[in-house]
Amino acid sequence: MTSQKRDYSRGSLAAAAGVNLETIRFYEKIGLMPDPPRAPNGYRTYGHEHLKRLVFIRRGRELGFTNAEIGNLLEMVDGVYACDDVKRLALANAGVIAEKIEDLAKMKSALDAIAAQCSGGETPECAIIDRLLEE
Amino acid sequence: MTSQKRDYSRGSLAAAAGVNLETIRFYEKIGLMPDPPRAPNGYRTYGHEHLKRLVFIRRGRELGFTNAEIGNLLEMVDGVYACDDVKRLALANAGVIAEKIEDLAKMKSALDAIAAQCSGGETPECAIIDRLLEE
DNA sequence: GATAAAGCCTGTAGTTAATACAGGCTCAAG
DNA sequence: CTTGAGCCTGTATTAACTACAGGCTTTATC
Repeated sequence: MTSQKRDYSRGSLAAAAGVNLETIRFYEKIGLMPDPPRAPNGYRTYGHEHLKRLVFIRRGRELGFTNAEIGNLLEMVDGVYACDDVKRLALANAGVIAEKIEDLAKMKSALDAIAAQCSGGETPECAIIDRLLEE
Repeated sequence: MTSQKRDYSRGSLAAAAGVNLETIRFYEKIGLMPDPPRAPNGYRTYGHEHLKRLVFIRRGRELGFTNAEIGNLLEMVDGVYACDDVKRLALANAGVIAEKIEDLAKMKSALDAIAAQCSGGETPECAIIDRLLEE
């Protein structure tokens, strides 16, 4: 067990969660993070539960969920959720990612192919330009 | 040789190039497409050279170039260009795409792994949620 | 010829997911 | 007491479009 700080300012929460300072305010605006309690001076104060939530959001983003999807996941977390629904969302996401990978792979092989045809000198003939201008 | 229409309205140019109607006006605003000649009624009129340019842009986008990069390519097309410069840009792009593919592949395998652990029933235990909430 | 629908014109706002900045307040250190 | 860090707010910017409002013009149909 490591000791856990219970209170965070906006800056320290951002650092602890590994997100940008302003991102927290942005998540607050779009409803992913709650309006936190304020210190007498108006400063936001956060606790460990906020850190968990923010790390959840960050990890979700890293897994390719959109903010809207993370909103859905958080609703499930906040309420009762069926594992089923979560799994469906995750698999749908994996499918979308697979498609993106395929598209990118096509893009890359097209690029590699035309770059390979390109002599690369100082000449004004270029296979890449030609290819893009093709009728 | 197919016969070629020499004149296009904005809408027909968009259709011919396979882009959205409004995209043309957007490209005009950011300087990728020129301010076209206008008919007496104020309507934009385009010729075959505009179609070529717009298709060039669309293909560049499909290959993952940003609009700024396409702007560079078009400057080269418009002026004199060294094949070298074009090739460098293309290969840099292929590298970026390769990185994106790697990132997505990692995302996908992480997602697949946690989804596989997920029982998927009506139970309120869910490996995906657990994983995202992990300390 | 009348009228309606389609297509064009303009400027502006909305989208996603943040990031950055200006102008001002507060707090801790030296 | 002053200086700097950190926080506050609201607004603007990014990329790459897309969509809409309000108003012409042109084309098609009756």
